[in-house]
Amino acid sequence: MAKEVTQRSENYSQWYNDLALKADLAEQSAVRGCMVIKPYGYAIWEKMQSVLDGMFKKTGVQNAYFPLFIPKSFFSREAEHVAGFAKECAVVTHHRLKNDPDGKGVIVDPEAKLEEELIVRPTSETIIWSTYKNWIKSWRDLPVLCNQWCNVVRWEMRTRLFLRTAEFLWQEGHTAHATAAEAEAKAQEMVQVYARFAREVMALPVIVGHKSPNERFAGALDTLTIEAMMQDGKALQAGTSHFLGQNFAKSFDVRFTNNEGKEEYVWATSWGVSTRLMGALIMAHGDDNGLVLPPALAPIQVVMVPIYKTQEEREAVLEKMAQLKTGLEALGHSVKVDDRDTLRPGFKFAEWELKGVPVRLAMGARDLAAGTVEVARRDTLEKVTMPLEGIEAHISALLAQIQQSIYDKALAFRDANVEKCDNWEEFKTKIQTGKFLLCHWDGTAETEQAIKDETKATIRCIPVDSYVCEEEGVDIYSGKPSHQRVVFAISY
RNA sequence: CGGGGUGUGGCGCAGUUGGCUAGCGCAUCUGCUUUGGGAGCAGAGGGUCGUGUGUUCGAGUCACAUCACCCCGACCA
Repeated sequence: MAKEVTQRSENYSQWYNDLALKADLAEQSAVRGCMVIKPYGYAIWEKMQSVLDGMFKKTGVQNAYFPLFIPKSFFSREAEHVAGFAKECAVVTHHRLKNDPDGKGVIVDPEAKLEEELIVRPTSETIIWSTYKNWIKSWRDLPVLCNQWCNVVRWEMRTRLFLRTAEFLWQEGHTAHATAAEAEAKAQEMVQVYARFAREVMALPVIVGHKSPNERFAGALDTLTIEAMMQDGKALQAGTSHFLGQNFAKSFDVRFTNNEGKEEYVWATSWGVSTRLMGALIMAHGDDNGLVLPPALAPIQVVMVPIYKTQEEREAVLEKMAQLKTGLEALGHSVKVDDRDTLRPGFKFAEWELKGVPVRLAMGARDLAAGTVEVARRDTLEKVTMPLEGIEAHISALLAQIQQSIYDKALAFRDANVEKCDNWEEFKTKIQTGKFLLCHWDGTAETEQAIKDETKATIRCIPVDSYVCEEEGVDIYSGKPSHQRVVFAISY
């Protein structure tokens, strides 16, 4: 079942890619590095969006929308931030096409050159902060808590479905606060929102922690992250929340008058998750039969497959299923009756498994006579024939159980692959086998870089909730004193 | 941009040292039988071999050029 997914190999990449395609989530588009998210994949993303959006709103955040295009000059203001982004951007230079004078087709009209180039947003800090400048005058205007759901473009050299595409969908929250403490608290709060979403909705165990200065977001004073382990043991950064200090406020001159009449720069945070979460979902839970969706995110939670030989049987089974569907929907579940007449049951079983539907019900003449139904769960592939009596409540409970069970399985897998390591030679070997290693680190960028150069492993985070390990020791590489262990892993 | 690889029906591939009408699997279409784990049989349709030039009696096969895509690096949610 869990295939050779424990080994990091080209096979795993292949498995991942095939699954994303076969489960009908997405496909490569005609444009290099871009992706088409197909209806089934998008339905899962929509579900993620709606749950996250609800969680954001409970923290007082509101949605807004800022432009796709950002004048080039805006990027000149925040040097450090720009150093981290400016390189791989799409740039708009013209605003008109015209017919090719000597041929068919169209060309860019050279007359229509823009005076100032526009950058397709790789992230929206610059345009948002130049807008916030106008919104914020007084301490009474604070905090400003906005989020936007949008697409961004980063002209990546190498791309992978969902994990890294040239254009991707995400949400980015940007907040402005009167004090450093308040902004820091917001950054903490939002990373915890992400952690809760990952654990409770995606059934994805994550480690919450700080990024090392090297791995921080360009322009941030502190970056908080949730790090997840995929089934090949590699780490995936699933979400980040940044405390930006006053860097952006100073660059974009966003000042306010405090309640003592003094002018100050505001304090900022930003935080985001992207369609990369879709990749996490596939790689954390999928198996050889396909996708395994946690019920909380499944567009279809229960699928029913009728089995019949004659038209009379078909109608009888479908009628029973329609009743069952109504009952389940009354309990708030999404249900599909697969009444396609041209496909055989075995084909449908395989197809819905591939798509990760948590619960499958099969019913045929035999069941009709006996008053039973076959209940199959996707996560364990178990099948049980049960009486129809009270089946709705049972399925409700089963869905909750599956949600928990998927999380527990992923958690057990991760815990089995996190180890303390104090020996450099051992580190070099073990890190390649797909482990998270808890190691002492002397806190210097030099050591971190040296380890990365030798092994490709990076500090995923300095944990703050699980795996916190504050103890004295010596750095695994440099031998210098260290006060805590950090998480090392090879990452996506 | 550096290193490696691949381009042959919709998809995945085979095609030997150049040789005759370019094959196979999946998918598609038709018919019959099937239907509790991706159906079976019979039949049918569909490709000029990425592109260009050259070598040759003859090129999918050889040479040169070119384009596209993929993988490994640099970049990254």
